[in-house]
Amino acid sequence: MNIGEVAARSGLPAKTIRYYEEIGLITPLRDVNGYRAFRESDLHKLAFIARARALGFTIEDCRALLALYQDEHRESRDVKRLAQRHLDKIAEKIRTLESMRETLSELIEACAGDHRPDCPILKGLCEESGKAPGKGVA
Amino acid sequence: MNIGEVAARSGLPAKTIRYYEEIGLITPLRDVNGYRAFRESDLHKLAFIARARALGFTIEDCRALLALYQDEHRESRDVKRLAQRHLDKIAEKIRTLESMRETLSELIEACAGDHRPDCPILKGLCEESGKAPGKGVA
DNA sequence: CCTTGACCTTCCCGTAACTGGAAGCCCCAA
DNA sequence: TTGGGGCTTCCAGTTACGGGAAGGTCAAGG
Repeated sequence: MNIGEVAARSGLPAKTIRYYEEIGLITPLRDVNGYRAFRESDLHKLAFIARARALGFTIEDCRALLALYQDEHRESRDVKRLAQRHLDKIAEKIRTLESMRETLSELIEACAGDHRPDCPILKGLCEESGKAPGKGVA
Repeated sequence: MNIGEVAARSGLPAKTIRYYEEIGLITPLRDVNGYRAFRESDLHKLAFIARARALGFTIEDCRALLALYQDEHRESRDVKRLAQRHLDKIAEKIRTLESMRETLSELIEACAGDHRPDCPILKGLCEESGKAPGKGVA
């Protein structure tokens, strides 16, 4: 399988697949002409990674998950811990974003949004100090 | 005012303030010794930016907001539009994250999390294809 | 007067996870 | 043989900074 087919079948851009090889997530073989020669197992791994990424796991998480996945003697406890930590981070991001949404929608609601220069949003950015949503969502 | 004081009073790290100067958000004067000499107006701008950042606005949004803020003839409509677009993005990120949270917590719930290798989380990453939360939260 | 330590300066590298683009092979079909 | 698409590598850029090195400056203490 060449990279184009793998890209089509995994849903990942070829660029991304090359990147995953570069950082050692996969190790496709090579044809004599230098083209990457993907096995079914490579495709399978890529699909695994794609789904993990879609759940928001970082690349390093994916690497760990992949290692666990391939380890016959893994303990599901380790997988669960990793996933739980990730879930916690997601929950915190949601909280941060909801705090932003709250503040922002109040400001927007208060703004006439017409041709006049008077604007509660800008005023809010000037004076407000009550709400501190934290460090952003990264 | 030197950068240390401005950092203390604005809550922004000195590094960040230098960065904001580098990208042209502020333009502090310079003392003869080469130290940045901040005016009250610089501090004010930095505080403005800090609050906008805390609401999740990008640096470029901040630049635009600052320009609107300093424009006597702005129309609040323009501010509101910018804020509304940002709010929409936030709402979408929240949706994405909630979808991830949902899927992830189902998988976690189903996982025994003990010493055995059997793990629904890994299985989910292998097979699942029903839920596609989109492009991540970026 | 000299030293010490806290500031300040610039400069460069690293982050996460790619994406875009350039320059150049390779392969197949007309 | 020529054209077009696919493949290769390498380099640069993205966002918003943070870390750290090398070195100038300033005020206080001995």
